[in-house]
Amino acid sequence: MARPREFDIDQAIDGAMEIFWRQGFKATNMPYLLMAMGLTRGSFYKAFEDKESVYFKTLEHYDEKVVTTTVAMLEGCTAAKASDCLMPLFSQSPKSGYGCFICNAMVEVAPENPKVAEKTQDMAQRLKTAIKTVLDKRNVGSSSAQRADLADVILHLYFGFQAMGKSGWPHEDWSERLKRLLEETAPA
Amino acid sequence: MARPREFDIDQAIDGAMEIFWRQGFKATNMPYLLMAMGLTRGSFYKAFEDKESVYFKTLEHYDEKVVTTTVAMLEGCTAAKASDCLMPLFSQSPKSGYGCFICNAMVEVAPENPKVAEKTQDMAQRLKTAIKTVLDKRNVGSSSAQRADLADVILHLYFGFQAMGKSGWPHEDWSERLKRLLEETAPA
DNA sequence: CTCGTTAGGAACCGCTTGGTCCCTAATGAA
DNA sequence: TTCATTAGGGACCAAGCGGTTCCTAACGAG
Repeated sequence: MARPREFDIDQAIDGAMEIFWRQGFKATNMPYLLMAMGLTRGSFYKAFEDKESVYFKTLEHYDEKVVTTTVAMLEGCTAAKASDCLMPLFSQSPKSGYGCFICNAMVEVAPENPKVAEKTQDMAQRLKTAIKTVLDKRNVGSSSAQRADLADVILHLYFGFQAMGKSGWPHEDWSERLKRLLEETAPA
Repeated sequence: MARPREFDIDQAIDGAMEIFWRQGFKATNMPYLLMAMGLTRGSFYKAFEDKESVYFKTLEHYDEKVVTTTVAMLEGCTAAKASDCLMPLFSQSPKSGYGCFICNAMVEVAPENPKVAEKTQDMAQRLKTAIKTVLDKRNVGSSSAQRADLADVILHLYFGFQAMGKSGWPHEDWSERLKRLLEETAPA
């Protein structure tokens, strides 16, 4: 046929995700993006449509790589206490300082890009569902409706935690807070 | 002396705040900014240093105009239930869709601008203090430490609420959630 | 009225932006 | 070996960026 591609698409997207995640969409210009992806303009525009479409692909990549993993981690958690399963959401990740890509995308890009808005909401929804599963399995609270409500509250806390973290707001220890929220310890 | 200024500085900053708040820093270019402020390039650079310094001034303006008002509203609230005082934080404001300027700034600008990071944290801190005052006055929970913790949780919920709102995440009714959080109704 | 001073505003600046073009290199099928 | 096809990569592009310059207009002090 013809000359084969010299780079791995998935690996390039991974590099793009890294820099979009860290810097946001507008702050990442083509030179930076190309460097992060490890390719030159020619290869980029041969393989992809444009900067915006790659941004969306990085969201999908984040979904497959991070969200799916997190959901699996939550749903597969065997700890007795729900708070122990949910704590990882409130500790600094290895990518700490980046914040959460979903949160960044929601604030920076979603308002002017319906596809991104939909995608971020979809990912958030899946996280919420996973959180609810954690609560359901352990029979937290008194009803499914209450657990759904609680899952939504925890989801909002998570995004608040991520948003505030980007300004350097000091990370408290959230384990006690979660326990209290889930009524796993008697409120003193 | 000399020719007097034809526009009102504070009013111009107010227009700038409006557009920075709605669109963010990078997405707002000079033509848009000038239109929002109601002046031309010449007047702009006579009166202000540059785009970035005006952005910071809009943060200060937001502080004086919105944060201060909100803090006063919280601290002056006479309702018996804390949740009734805090509910306004979780309803759509007239500027709904803009999100919260502090949250936007934390996510978009703070990571690469220490002055902005500090300013946003300061405003968040003042909101937190006001929330704690609301809780203290009504003796929510069992200790000052617990109320401080709860105030921080509510603050995080608020930012999560604002961040997610920017993607169009549907606004639930938060009054019941707040009541539950503050243990104003017996957990069923 | 005169004149020094400052605001207003348009033209202009160098630079960066995202994206295209086009030539060359590398490949596999015939 | 030949050749059609596609990747790689640098040069190039128009448009937009934030910011400056400079001329004119409008004022107030004298």
